[in-house]
Order: sequence, then structure tokens, then C-alpha cells
Amino acid sequence: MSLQLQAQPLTAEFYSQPATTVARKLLGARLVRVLPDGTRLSGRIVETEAYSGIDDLASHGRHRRTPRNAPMWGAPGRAYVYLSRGLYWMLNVVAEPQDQPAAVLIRALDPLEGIDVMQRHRPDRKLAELTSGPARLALALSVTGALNTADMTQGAELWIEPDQTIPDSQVRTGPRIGLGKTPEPWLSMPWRWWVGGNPYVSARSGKRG
DNA sequence: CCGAGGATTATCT
DNA sequence: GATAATCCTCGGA
Repeated sequence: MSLQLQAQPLTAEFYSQPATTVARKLLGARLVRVLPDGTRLSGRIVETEAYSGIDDLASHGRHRRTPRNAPMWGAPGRAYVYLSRGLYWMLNVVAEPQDQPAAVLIRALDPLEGIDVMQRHRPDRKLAELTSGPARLALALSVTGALNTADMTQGAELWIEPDQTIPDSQVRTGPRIGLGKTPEPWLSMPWRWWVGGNPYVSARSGKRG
């Protein structure tokens, strides 16, 4: 007899919603990573970005389907992990129904479980810099291209489960980060969501509010 | 504290 | 050949 219901991974049905809806609802949820040796690492999601549709000129799905971006057209709830700048892995969750290119980038975590192991993955980093950015959290949780297309609805090595609910009064939105020369209106589209005042929101995002 | 520039490589034009 | 959904270090104030 458990006194409390065990949290279950978010389902494909959840991820089938519009990427913007998924991005908002993921705030406060818990990203869980189980390492090959069984170590469990987790953190609360405090910053996300939505990339949706072939119209979105900031999205990898803006052009044709290619070997790299193909996961964005795939089943909702799978991981889309790609290498940025030849150096850093970015973790996304595929959103919206099959054949619609969309994903949500996980940009920052408030660390919960396995903080000592995360710090071992990022030697000599301050706690505040452990998971405050998409590449940082990928390093802390040992997320690499090996997890590309992994099914995040199964509770195996990587998934997201409900945890806290963040009220609208604490949610902030703004333009996405690092879009370079993406034209308007996509450059300024307020498709980034974060938890106001949370210290782990990525630095370049601006933590105002 | 802040801004500039380098690292490093898969991927696409 | 150019670019990229970033991070880190360094130099200057």
C-alpha cells in the first residue's frame, strides 16, 4: 500500500499538444535521467523554448526533412538531441502529432536528485552554473546524441514526470535565445517560457521578473 | 560587471 | 565553404 501515487512519465498524448502548450506545461515538471549504472539524476524544468512548424524560420523544421532534423517529424514524446557549434548537445522533446515538425528545447533545470554526480560531470563549476543552460544541463545529466530518438514516455533512461504546478503569475515569456539572423517576426516571437525569479534560468536569457 | 571572440565539427547549401 | 537553438575565458572598466 503506497501512501502516495508514484509519478508516471508524461504520455505521447500530452506531447501531442501544440509545442507552445507543451513548453508552458513543462515548467515545474521533473526531468529524470537514469545513468547506465542505475544512478538517478533529476531536476525541475524552469526554462523551455518552443519550435513549431515549417513556417517557424528559427526552427530546424523550417526546411525539408533531413537526416538530422527527422526526429522533429517523428512520434511525440521522443527525444531530439543534436550537436550545436560542434561542441554542445541540446536536448529537445518532440511535440505535436506525427508528421508535424515541432519540439520543445529544455533550457534550464533546478537540480533535485544526484547533484553530487552532476557536479562530477561539470568539475569546478558553481552550483548556479550546473544546469542553467541547455548545453550545461546536457553535460550535467550525461545527455548526448546517443539518446537521440529515445522514447521519453517509457520511464527507461530519460523521461519527464509531473512534479510542481507553476501558476501563471510566476510564468514569464520572451523571445527565444541564440537565433542569430532569423528574420522577424520569428526572431521576436515570445516562445520562451521560464519561472520568474528562479536562479537556474539561463544567464543569457535574462532572469528579470 | 560586461562584451568580445574562440573552440570545434556535423550538417546543409 | 559557411553556419550553428552555446559556453567559457579573457581583457578592460
